[in-house]
Amino acid sequence: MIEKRSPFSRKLGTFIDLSEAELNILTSLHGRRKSYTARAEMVYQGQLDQQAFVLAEGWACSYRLLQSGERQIVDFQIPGDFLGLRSVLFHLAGQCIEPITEVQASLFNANDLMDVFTRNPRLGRAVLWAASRDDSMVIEHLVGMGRRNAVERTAHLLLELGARLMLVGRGTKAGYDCPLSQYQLADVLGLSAVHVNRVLRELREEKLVTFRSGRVDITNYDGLITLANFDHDYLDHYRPFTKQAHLLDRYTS
Amino acid sequence: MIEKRSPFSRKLGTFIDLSEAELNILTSLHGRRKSYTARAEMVYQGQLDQQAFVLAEGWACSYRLLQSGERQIVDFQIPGDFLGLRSVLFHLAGQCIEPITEVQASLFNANDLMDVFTRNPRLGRAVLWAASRDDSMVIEHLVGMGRRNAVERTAHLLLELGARLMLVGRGTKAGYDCPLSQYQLADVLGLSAVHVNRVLRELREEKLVTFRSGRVDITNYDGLITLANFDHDYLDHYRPFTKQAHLLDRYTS
DNA sequence: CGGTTCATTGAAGCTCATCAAACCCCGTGG
DNA sequence: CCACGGGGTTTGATGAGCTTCAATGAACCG
Repeated sequence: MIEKRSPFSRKLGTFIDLSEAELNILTSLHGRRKSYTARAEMVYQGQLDQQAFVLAEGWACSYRLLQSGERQIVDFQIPGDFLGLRSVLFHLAGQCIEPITEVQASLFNANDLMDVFTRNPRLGRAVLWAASRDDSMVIEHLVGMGRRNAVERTAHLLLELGARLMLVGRGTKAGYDCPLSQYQLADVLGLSAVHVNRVLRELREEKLVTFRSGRVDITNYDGLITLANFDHDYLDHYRPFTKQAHLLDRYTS
Repeated sequence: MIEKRSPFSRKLGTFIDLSEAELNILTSLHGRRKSYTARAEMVYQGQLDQQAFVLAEGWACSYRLLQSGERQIVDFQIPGDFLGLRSVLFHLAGQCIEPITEVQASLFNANDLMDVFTRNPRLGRAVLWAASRDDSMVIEHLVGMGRRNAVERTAHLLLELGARLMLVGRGTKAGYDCPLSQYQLADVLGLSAVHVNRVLRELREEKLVTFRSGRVDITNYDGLITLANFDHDYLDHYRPFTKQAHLLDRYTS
């Protein structure tokens, strides 16, 4: 029952209606908890057969390294998010994962997780579906990188993080706690840290959003949405097993 | 048996060793063939319950549109690639798909495809695994967009396309046929078409690669690899069900 | 042929990176 | 207590990389 309040089930619960039994299965998948201090490497690029986690507390990031030593952060992970899910499915880490704050994570048993797909297809699909939201975010980052300028891109990221945090009860339209440094923002946005700083100043002076000392304060939510051309759809998707059920008739009949 | 030579099974065959029975299952999934002329829209953004295809002949691209009307191409699809696989799994198209040339595609029955995951987990995982290579490519594009300059990025793309085409027998280290326009290159690289043109000229003048009239001729393969910092790993992965089997002992025991 | 699409090149200017320096906060140790 | 050092933030100056606008040519097609 306590699990019902965890960020993970809270997040899945917004996607599909989970039965008591299904919640129990999810809970049974959880192995022991692990803690990581900030900066300790959790998964390294190319590592085989590593663990999958669900983030219970703290922030992490996944990134790829270039030979040049530069890195590109692919995404941040917040409470309720999977870490290294793809790695368990495919036995290869395409990315490194590193905690940003101190992190608490529940270990997932790889075998059990694979079995879910066979024994409980509905739940398996739900998990896949959560993974697909992650994909959708990566694609949106790609779009932003290619077609949005620094200000739009930064605004978009701050809005996306806000929306994700709201899902798990860690933020509101007015703002949220955010442990990122400007260097980390630079690494995800594909900008230099210096330019990130100027962009943040601009957003502050335009009275849209203030990023400062571990806190994001959204001064003008609608203005920010407009500036970033933020479209919620890529995060929401439609919910295949609840409201949209009538659209699935042809598949289930 | 003819199927064994199709780009699709050829590609999957490099990933896992397919048994006769498994090949037959794959074949049975194929529905009727469809043809599309260049530029006809196959899947539009936000469309529900659309079809999944395997590309048999021709090139296509998947992209997202911005409100501004600009578009960002996420990836190109070549023979053997899935089109809209995720859409069937999750009942939502996150992207549009459009043929670049005239296209022949085999329709996949959505129900059957879903059932594969339950009835033949090994094959289901193989399909997922192919999907994960697509993810890996998207992430690599993201990295390139954030951290590589125009010349490196262009060289990298040309090498990636070459590697993918070689897999299905449509290219060699010396080059391949490529129906893309410079505008389409611009849309995937996040550049202006004008700049793409200058970059291609530079690559030609450096005697690395020539992109001209539907053909990519690679003059200096190794030089191109070095310039682009091209690392094959993100395409190859490791092959979980063949050579790397010993690494999976702990999962299968 | 005139129309359309793609390729090519030049010129001008904006966005962003790079280099450099200072500052602030905070913790550490003399 | 203050000096010191280190990570993160802030600001200015300069210039590279890319976009945009504009014009021309080349290939194709009804």
